[in-house]
Amino acid sequence: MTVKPDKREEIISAALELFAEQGFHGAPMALIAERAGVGAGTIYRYFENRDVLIRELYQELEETITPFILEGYSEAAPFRARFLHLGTRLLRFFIEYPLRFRYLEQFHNSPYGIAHRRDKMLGDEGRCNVFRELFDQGAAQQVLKDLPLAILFNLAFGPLVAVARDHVLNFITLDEPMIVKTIEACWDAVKR
Amino acid sequence: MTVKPDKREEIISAALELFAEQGFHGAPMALIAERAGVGAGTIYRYFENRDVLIRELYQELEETITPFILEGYSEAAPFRARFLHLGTRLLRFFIEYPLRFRYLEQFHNSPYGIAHRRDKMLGDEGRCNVFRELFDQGAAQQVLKDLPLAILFNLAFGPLVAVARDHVLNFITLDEPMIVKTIEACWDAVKR
DNA sequence: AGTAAAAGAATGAACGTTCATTCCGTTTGA
DNA sequence: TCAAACGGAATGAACGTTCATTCTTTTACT
Repeated sequence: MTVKPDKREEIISAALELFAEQGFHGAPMALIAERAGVGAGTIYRYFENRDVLIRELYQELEETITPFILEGYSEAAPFRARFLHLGTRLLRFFIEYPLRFRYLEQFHNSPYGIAHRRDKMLGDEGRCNVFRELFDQGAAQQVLKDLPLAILFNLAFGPLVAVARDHVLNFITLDEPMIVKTIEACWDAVKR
Repeated sequence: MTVKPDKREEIISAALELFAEQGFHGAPMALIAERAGVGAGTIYRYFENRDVLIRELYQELEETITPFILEGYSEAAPFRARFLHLGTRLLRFFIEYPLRFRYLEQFHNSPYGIAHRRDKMLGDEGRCNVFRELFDQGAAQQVLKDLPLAILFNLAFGPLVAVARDHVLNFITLDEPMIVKTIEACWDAVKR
């Protein structure tokens, strides 16, 4: 017998592909099952229902981001350098894992994402503590513009996500220098 | 007899509300009909099918934007002033017409929007000629960073849309000075 | 003007399809 | 041999669309 073909993993991965490529609409459970090489009923042994599958997939993806962007990160580096590091890493993550990026996008622009966002806001401490910490510190040191945190976030991440989307959809092609220049431009937007 | 209650208009407006508030998912034709005060079959006298309704609604909304942001616009003003004018007007449009904004968002983040975008790209001249012209000119005069047009667009509009979304979803509250500061920050991102 | 006929608009019940979920017979592994 | 895991047909709910029928407006005729 070959290595156990972990069914849960197969399902997650099939769901990621299909949701990312076709949207939530274009990915009925039967198709996910087929792509995962699994009976339709089997999915329900691992996920209570469709919604749970969608949300658990989101959780798993979100958790892969932080370790990725933190690679090579130094708390000791100057503020600007840290900003640029996290920004470029994040953009590279999106580009390197286009399916995950597309999925995260789908999720965020859906009732799931909005509910999720609202919950996160209420539980005052947002996730992505890395960014949160960085921005808090930047505000304290007055290296960032005097704007609400939420707006600073959007100034930094809005373009980043937009650019990643255009790249992933093949509307533009980002190379390494362009990534850096883009993040530097984001820095110009937030720096005082 | 009261004024004729133009059915097409009723349908368009009910569809806008429902799609904006509930997403494409949460707005079955029967509900749109009910909200419009119209029989289910009547919708099909005005729109060939659901897809056509969704696309025609988009067209109508898109066409209301340009006149709005052009109000008070002077071709003669300095470049930076023109950028700030268009940016703040656009952000104000989103805030003033939250349903339209939500709908446009839904549309863009759906297969409709992506197809639409691709078409626009192929027909090389993008819409929003106002912005296109401005940015072309800015690139020529070297007041903008040396980056592809598409990236400059995203640097300017990415945060704008993100901030509008957060406002419309009540995650933040934008007042007039904050709008201006936000657009000025976008300017810092694109200016050379 | 008044009325009958024709045209056009509107309706909503019914249809066919799609899809998430369930159910039950079969397989697998201990 | 038994229980857990699995598969996929069956089920029922939801939905877009159709169409026979009803209601409203316009036209034609005396």
